[in-house]
Amino acid sequence: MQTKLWTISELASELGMTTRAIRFYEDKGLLTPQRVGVNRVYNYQDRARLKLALRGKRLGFSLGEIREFLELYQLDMTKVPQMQFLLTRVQDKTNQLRRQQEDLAAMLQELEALEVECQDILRQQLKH
Amino acid sequence: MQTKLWTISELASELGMTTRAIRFYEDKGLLTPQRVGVNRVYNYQDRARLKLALRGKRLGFSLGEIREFLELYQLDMTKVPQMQFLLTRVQDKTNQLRRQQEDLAAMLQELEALEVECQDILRQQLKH
DNA sequence: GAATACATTGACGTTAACGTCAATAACAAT
DNA sequence: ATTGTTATTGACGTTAACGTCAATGTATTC
Repeated sequence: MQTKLWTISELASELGMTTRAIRFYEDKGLLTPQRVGVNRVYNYQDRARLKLALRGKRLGFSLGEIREFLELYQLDMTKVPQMQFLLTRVQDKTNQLRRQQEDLAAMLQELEALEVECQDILRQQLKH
Repeated sequence: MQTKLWTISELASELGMTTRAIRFYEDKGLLTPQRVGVNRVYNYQDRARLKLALRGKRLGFSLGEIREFLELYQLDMTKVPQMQFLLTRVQDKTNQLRRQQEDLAAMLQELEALEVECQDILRQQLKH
């Protein structure tokens, strides 16, 4: 079975980033695409990893954190000690994310209150 | 009535940051504390703004974005055109935050699935 | 009044995350 | 054969967000 492949500029334009950034991410260990000759070639999994990386960026994580995150998904799931380690790391991450969720919720609540306030004032003014 | 005041190093240690960072934020327009002689003095509102700024940082916003955010809270609520502008800006921000919330939820879901997977495997292994 | 503690401004250094060339190679189309 | 497109590596530049001195000032304590 032939799986779909992408060139670097295809991926870049699809995901709204530059080729430079993709190569940089590879430099930082987030990606390891195959090569055809000297050219990079990305498969479906590479693309998925890139998407995950971008999501991490949108959430404010550094490339180092994103790398750690991605590594969680490619450990050997058979060796017990590695599993123990992975489990605590995953739990750490989820805790961090839950704290972030609280921050987000608080910020949203305040903004929504401000929005209502704005609308009230505008309605008052427009009555005259 | 006397309101409580803080020195820069008090604020820094309370909020877990350096004095350098606080001065830097002032440089970027996030804060404008009063002075007693040459020394900076922070009131309750300054402190609240700093806390908001730190929350913004935890959510991955740049100091520029945080500044814009803080400015939403100190506009003149009486002038209609300013209100119109503020309202759309607030709505933009809340939309952005809602998208971020989706990203966060997705990430959390995947991690929680991974967590369950880990626990299953560990339980299997420990049965023997 | 000398030392200690905490403040100031100013300048330079640093790290992350790319942007921006430049030189070179492979390949396709004219 | 040359022009154009897309790729490569390498080097240097840039911005944000501080860190790290250094030189100086003021207030308190011994």
